[in-house]
Amino acid sequence: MNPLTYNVHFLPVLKELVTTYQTFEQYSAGHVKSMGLTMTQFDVIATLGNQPPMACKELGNKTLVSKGTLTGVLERLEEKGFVSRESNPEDARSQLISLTKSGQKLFERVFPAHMEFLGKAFAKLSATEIAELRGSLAALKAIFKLKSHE
Amino acid sequence: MNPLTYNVHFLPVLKELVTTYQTFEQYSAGHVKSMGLTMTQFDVIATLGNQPPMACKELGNKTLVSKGTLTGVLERLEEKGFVSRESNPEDARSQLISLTKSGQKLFERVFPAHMEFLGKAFAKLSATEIAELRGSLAALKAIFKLKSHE
DNA sequence: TGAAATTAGTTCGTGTTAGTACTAAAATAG
DNA sequence: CTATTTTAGTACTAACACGAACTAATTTCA
Repeated sequence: MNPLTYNVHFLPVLKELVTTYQTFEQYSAGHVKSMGLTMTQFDVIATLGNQPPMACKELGNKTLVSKGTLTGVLERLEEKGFVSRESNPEDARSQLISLTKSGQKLFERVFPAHMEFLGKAFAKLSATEIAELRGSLAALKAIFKLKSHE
Repeated sequence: MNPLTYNVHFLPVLKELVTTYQTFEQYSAGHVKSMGLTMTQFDVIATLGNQPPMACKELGNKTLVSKGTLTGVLERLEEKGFVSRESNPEDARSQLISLTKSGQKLFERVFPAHMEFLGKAFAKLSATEIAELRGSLAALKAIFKLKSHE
């Protein structure tokens, strides 16, 4: 069958999804980088901020970063003195990660600044548009989660 | 000011954007990988397929892959015998990239298969939903492109 | 024409990502 | 209580990804 006979009406949406995501990433990462962090590092700092110490696994779940990646990210953040690890008295396999004083100061500096930065962009959208977007995206996500292709 | 006083009503949408994108990536990458390619490699093969030879720069623009990354990706695809580079007679700085016979066969095998795979997921959405999504995403992308934060 | 600025592609450094194999500790099943 | 299985995190590999510095070729322009 000729490839071009396929109905690819969905390709524009996919392209839009990808470019929208990338555009957001660039917008967000540019600001985060200007504060000396990568997006992943920011995610970790933001997740640890104002929270009790947590295990790697929990941190990984909340940030959507895999445990393998997390090892390296935490290594670099620890080197810079932003996070510390202590052994978990309740489970010798795991560690509890938390922000150091320096990490806490960093959090207080970059988190609200970044929220404000993002908020300025979203000021261009109405609450209705935001709600619609959320619903549309959830519907789109759902079609990739179902095993619809069997 | 306390960080928590910020209005972060937009965070759920952002999270939805990120998770939707990631879910799509996983869905798509899983299938592409089962055919022996990474997503980036598939992008390159798909872009070169049924097209006249093109320069690195054009390929980079169409695939949203930066030129630095492209060097390595093309290297690996050339090693595997899927693409070839010939010097551009019109501009000695650039090369013309094209699929080899083997690359063309690969394209014919994986491209329609992947379109069909994606199409099966999208069968769950109506044309109306798809159109709405496209519009919503475009609106979201726009707020990150405007220099709205100055 | 000839110097200066631009452009195409490579190289390099740092960091992220997925995946697999590995170690040690903990939970569980018999 | 011990053998099996599961779990937490690390080690390692391959492939991106981005940016900056670099080289060579081409334009631009004075």
